[in-house]
Amino acid sequence: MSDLLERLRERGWRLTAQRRVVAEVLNGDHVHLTADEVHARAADRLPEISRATVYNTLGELVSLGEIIEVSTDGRAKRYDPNAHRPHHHLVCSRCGTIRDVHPGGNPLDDLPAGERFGFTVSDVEVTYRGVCPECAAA
Amino acid sequence: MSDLLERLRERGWRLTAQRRVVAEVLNGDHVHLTADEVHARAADRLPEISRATVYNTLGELVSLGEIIEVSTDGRAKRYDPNAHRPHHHLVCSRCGTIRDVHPGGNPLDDLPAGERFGFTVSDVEVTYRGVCPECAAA
DNA sequence: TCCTACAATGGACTTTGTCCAAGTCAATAT
DNA sequence: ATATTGACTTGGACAAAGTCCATTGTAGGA
Ligand SMILES: [Mn+2]
Ligand SMILES: [Mn+2]
Ligand SMILES: [Zn+2]
Ligand SMILES: [Zn+2]
Repeated sequence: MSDLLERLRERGWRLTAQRRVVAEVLNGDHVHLTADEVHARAADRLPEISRATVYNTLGELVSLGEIIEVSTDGRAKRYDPNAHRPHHHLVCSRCGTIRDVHPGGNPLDDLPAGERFGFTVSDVEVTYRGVCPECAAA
Repeated sequence: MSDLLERLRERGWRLTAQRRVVAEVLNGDHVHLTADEVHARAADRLPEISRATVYNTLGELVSLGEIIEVSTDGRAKRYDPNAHRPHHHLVCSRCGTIRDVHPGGNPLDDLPAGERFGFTVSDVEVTYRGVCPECAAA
């Protein structure tokens, strides 16, 4: 959504050149970039931007609920700008490609009270794993 | 299950003192330890065991399908000896406590073909998040 | 234009994990 | 019981991902 910057301004977010380029890099709903990938793309537009600033900015956007942190591979976390429509992920075990998926049903309904151990369960994260068509062909 | 060592021997696994203590530490189905936690507990019994050996051994046990790697927090991976009964995890967002859960239904059934993008989907991992009773009380 | 609270910087530091050359040892054969 | 040997272990160097902080810069209001 290109009104991300708009929303941030409305929230009183101090708008700097660095924050602007990070937000621009994250524009588009179908990217799942690591912090270093965000930094690299941001540095194309603003070469002097630091890694620390990218980490800070990503952390703030997560706190604001504008992006979501996903860790599908136990390595670097990825940052997902598709925070508006709830969804899950389908990951290729070979190449790591990530796709957004919107399964039917609500997995929360599958967790009976007896299996909740007194937790107040608020969220569920589902990761489907498999092999993508490209990797299957190769 | 305490026949882990038994099964490993049957598979022709070369049994060393180091591998034995790692397997013993992982004994019991309800632990979800990080590699460093495994190392610390193993070192209680065998002080000279090295980090590299713990990592090697955990990696082998994962390959053998005797334990499962889980990364619920995007930080250190945890090693789960409950590889026999398929299950998912319920994680406290405050303290990180992890519980095994066995939800009803199969989430794979909730992912229609139109949402599979040509992937051959073989596995699904579900993480429920919430607040545990202890953290809620505090 | 000036001020100042907030933001950016870069480098040190931490955590988590991998890799390797050299030494050690479990299991087998004699 | 001993020798043999390929597999295992070790410690330390290295790497990737992320955090922290003192210093410097600046966005936005007065
Ligand atoms: Mn996504
Ligand atoms: Mn478990
Ligand atoms: Zn693939
Ligand atoms: Zn808790």
